[in-house]
This record gives sequence, C-alpha cells and structure tokens, in this order.
Amino acid sequence: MDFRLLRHMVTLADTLHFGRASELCHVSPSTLSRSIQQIEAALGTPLFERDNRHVRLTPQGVSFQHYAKETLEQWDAQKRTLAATMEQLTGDISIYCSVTASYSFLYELLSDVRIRHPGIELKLHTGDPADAMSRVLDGIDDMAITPRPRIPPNALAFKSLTHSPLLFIAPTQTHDWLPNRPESSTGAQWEHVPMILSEAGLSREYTNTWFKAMGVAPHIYAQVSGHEAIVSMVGLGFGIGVVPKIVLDNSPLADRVRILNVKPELPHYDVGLCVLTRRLNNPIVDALWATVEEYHP
Amino acid sequence: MDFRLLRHMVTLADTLHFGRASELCHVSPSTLSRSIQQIEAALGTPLFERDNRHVRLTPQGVSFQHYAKETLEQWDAQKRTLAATMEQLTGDISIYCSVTASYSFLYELLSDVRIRHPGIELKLHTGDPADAMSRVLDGIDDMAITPRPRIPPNALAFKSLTHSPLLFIAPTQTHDWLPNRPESSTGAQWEHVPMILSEAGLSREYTNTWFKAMGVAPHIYAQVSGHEAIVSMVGLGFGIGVVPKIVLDNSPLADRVRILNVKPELPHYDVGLCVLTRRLNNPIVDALWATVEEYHP
DNA sequence: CCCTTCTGTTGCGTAAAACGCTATATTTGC
DNA sequence: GCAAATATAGCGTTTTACGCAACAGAAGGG
Repeated sequence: MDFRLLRHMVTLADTLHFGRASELCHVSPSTLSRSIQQIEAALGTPLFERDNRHVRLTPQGVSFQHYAKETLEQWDAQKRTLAATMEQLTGDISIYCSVTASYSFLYELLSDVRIRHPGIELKLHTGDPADAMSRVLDGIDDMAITPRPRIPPNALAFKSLTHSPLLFIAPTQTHDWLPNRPESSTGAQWEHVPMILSEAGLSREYTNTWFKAMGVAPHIYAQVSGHEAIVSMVGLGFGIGVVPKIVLDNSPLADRVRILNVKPELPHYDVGLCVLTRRLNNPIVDALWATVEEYHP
Repeated sequence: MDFRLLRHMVTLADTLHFGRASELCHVSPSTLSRSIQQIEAALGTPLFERDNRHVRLTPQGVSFQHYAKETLEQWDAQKRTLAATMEQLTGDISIYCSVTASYSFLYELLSDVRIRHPGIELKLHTGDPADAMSRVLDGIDDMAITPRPRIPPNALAFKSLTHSPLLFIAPTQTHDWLPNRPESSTGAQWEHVPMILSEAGLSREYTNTWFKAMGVAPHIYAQVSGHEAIVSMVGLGFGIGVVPKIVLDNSPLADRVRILNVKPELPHYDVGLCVLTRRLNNPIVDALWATVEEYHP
C-alpha cells in the first residue's frame, strides 16, 4: 500500500468526483480510478459506490477515509520530527569509566560537550577500569576511560587525557609488616607485605612485573575490583595497595593513607579515552571525539 | 512511501542484518538495501549506520522504527475493522415519511429489518409527504413513503405498501356550511364550504380535480402542510378536510371528526416506498428493499 | 601478515507495473 | 431524443523494481 494511493482516496472522498480529484492529484482520471480499485482490492471491500454519474462513500469508505487521513498526517508529523532532530546532533553516547574518572577530568570535558551539543545524551557507566576495553570492543559502551594498553588493538582509537604515577599507598598507622626502607626495595623486604591489588587490569600487570623484578611473589591479602576500594582497604590497615595518583587525589579517604616513596617506581599510568575506530563515523561520537581533541591535541 | 518499505525497515531494525532481514522479507539483499535507501531519501536522514560489516540504528532510525511499527499495526487494525463490518451489512439508511406512516405500517416493517440486519442504522425523518419525492430525487433521503405519483419519474422505483381511500372529514358538530346531501354532491352545495387542504401533494391534486369536476373552485379556509394537522383543524370546527383514511385511523383526534359519505368518491391513495433506482445497487438499500418485497410481493 | 569468509552495495539486463491516451458504456439534462 | 458528462477498460509506452553477479571493505584465523 502506497501513501500516494491513500492521498488519492482521501481526495476522491473529499470531492466525490473522479475528474476533479484526479486534477488535484495531478494524475489522469484513469490512474485515479485504478488507484481506488487497487485499495479496494487490498482491503477486499468497496470504498465507493459509483456509476458513470455518481460517486458516494460506502460505510467502509467513511471508515477508511478517516484512517487514511490520520495515517498521512502521522507520516508528515514523523517527517517533521526527524527534520527537527537533524537540526542538532541528537542521540545517546554511553561512556564507561571509573568513579574517579567521573569525578575528575571527565567532568569538565562532559560539561563542555553538553553545552555545545545539548541534543547528545551522555550515559555514564562506572566500574572497574579493567573491563573498559572489552566493553568498548563488544559494543556495550561507545567509549571508555582506560589506561592505554601496551599493545592497543588496532580497531580502537585511543587518546591520552592525563598521566598519573602508579603509587604504593600504606596505612597511616605503623604495622610490623611495613617495609622499613621502601626507597631501596629488595625482595626480602616485600616478601611478606600484605598487598591489596586490582583483580585485573594494567595496574595489576605493572605490579606483577614489578614484583617479578624483585624476585619474589607478592603476598596478596585481597584482590579488589576498582581502585577506589583499594584506598578504603588500605585506610583500614589491611595492607599496602597500588593505585594511580589520580585516584588518591579524588579520594575522600586520602588522609587515612600515605604514599610510600618506593624505588624503583612503578610505570606511569597513561589514562585516556578509547573508542572503536569505526564508531567515529557516527557523527555524535565524532563530535564528542572532536571536543576531546581540542582539550588534548 | 509503500508499506512494504516500512516492513523492510522494521525487519532490518529487528535483525540488524541485511542478509537475514532480506530472507525474512523474501527479497534479495540488494532489494532490501535499496528499500532502506529509498526511505532514507524520502526522509532526508539516515536510519542506519552501516559499513560492510555492521548495521546499527541511528537515533532517527529508532524513532522511525516505532513510527513504522505503529503504522503497520494500524493498517492491520483497519483491515480487520473493515473485514468485520463486511460480515454484516452496516451503514445508515434515512427514510422520509409522514408521522402517520411512522406510526402505522412502517413500524412493523422496520422492526423486522432491524432484527435481520442489526448493523443497519435507520434514520427516520418525518414531514409533509408532499416533499417526499423531491427529497429522494435530491439524495437528501435514501427512501421515502409517498403516495404513488400519477407519472413516476423513471429514476425512481416504487413499491405499494397499502391503499387508503381519500376521505372528506367534517367536524362532529353541525355547521351551517356543511353540505346537506354530500352523497350526491353538486357544485352549489360545495361552493361555500370552507376547505382545509394540503398545501401540495397528491391529495391536493386529487381534491382540485374533484372540485373542477364539480364545476366550482373550492373555498379554501386553510392550507396545511401535513395531513395530521388537517385532522386537528377539522376537529376544531374550522371546515371540511381531505385526508387518507390511514391518517384518520392513526389520529388520536379521530373521535372529534366524522367521515362524510361524499359521492363521487375521491380516488384511492396508493401509498408506497420509493427509492432511486440506482441506489438499489447499494447493498444496504437493497437489503431493506428486499425485505419490503417479502411483505408486499 | 596474508588469506578466507562475510556482508552491504552497485551495475546492469530483464520483468513488472504504472501511466496516460483513447474509446466505451451509461447517465443526465435540455 | 440528443448532446454533454463521466467512470472505466484496452493498449502501447515509459518508468520503476527486481535479482543476479561483481565489488569493496572488514573481521577472524593461521
């Protein structure tokens, strides 16, 4: 069923005259006649009673006339709606990040996006940064804040936002298991220190590498998902943790822990935004990406 | 815009896969691809983001998907509605008749029609029978109760329902103007009798003819539209009236008037139903007409 | 890193359909 | 009874739609 047929039907219902209706529709009378026949065939019921001289709506015709008018109106309304949404960028973007990221640098970035593109709805999902990349690769989220991986998958685009040192943090209280000279670490000093580490993710990989270089296996007291919880547990005195400095800066429990001046230091954390390369074809994603680029060229 | 395109769009939106969607739609992938392009061209906005490997709805696509689903559903609903109305005859018929007709023989006829075709809505318009034929010819009413005209227009079909003598009625009280020997009428007897006649219509024509045969012009006291009012005025003693017997039989004022045994008698009144011949193509009109035929073969 | 597989799109020849002109049948009004 | 009006069927032409095959780009595996 073509909308043109509906228009023909409505016009004929208004004029009740094939000749005049066909002029209004800019078609020949025979075309109009066949249009009506086509609708009637599709419905299985006549819409007009007609002879060579008179045209009159059947009860079914009256019903269908209302239906057709409404349908055509809804079509126009839909076109107008879509035209309106085209004026500005409209749509959702979901971003996966840690709680810390949502508190710190991400906030000002998104504020700016919001002002420039009020039509874009941002959805922020927070969770363990270790899951970030797989969520983007699987298309669960459009973007994610994540430490730059050592070998970025080439389907992903990555843009650094900030660097942050990876720090050892200890409780403010003294404990007998604290390494006495962390500024010149040895495997023996660290062998029995209870460690509170990420279950997975880059910080865990770096820590593992660090311990391997020390020649000992870490004594893992707890594995935690999410850096924020590490601060809490360290603050409670359960052990020594490893978190990026930025997490500490944004933690309300920062005064319950202290930074250990450990040497050798852990590598810096290169935190950035990642996105599927092909998603940059999406104008909304691209608009956000472009905004990020201005902040971090 | 063809509904088939909408179906294609909805299917693709559900599967997000051209190959599978095209199978579900029983078309080739290329056809489906072009269908989507056609909709997008009509709307001026892309509905899907797609590359050679991924298909994804744009915000506009989400909006249009809902629109399309609803539109298709309404189409199905409309088809179901029309199919339901096709099961039984549905529609309006307007019948024009006198008050008397609506009280007497018409009532049982219409009761029967109502039982047989509950889908037919009967609209009864009452008024002066003199207008009946023109209202049918002008298409104001579908049918009318009317005395059979002497020369029926050949666009009209007519079916006798009942015969009724045309009667002279007089007040029950005596008046000096009453004809003393109506059973052998002369022009002199009737010359000064105040007559209460229809403004128009067959009863008036017959009465005019009758007076012409008497060789006098009637002394017309009042011209009335509608026979029922004639009974009232005669009952009040204003003059002698001419009405069909059937009107008298149904009048609550019948005991206020008496029938004059006038000779020569007026012709009988042949009351029937009339309809435009071409309106008999209408199944509803035809159904009613067929019912009448059973009553009056 | 190359190769295979998968998948949406396009070119093109064919098939279908839609369109308008004309003729026709029928009705209406004078 | 004749002329004007009017919806519709026939028919040739034009437009449109369809599917096959080829293509292009992307993902996944060895």
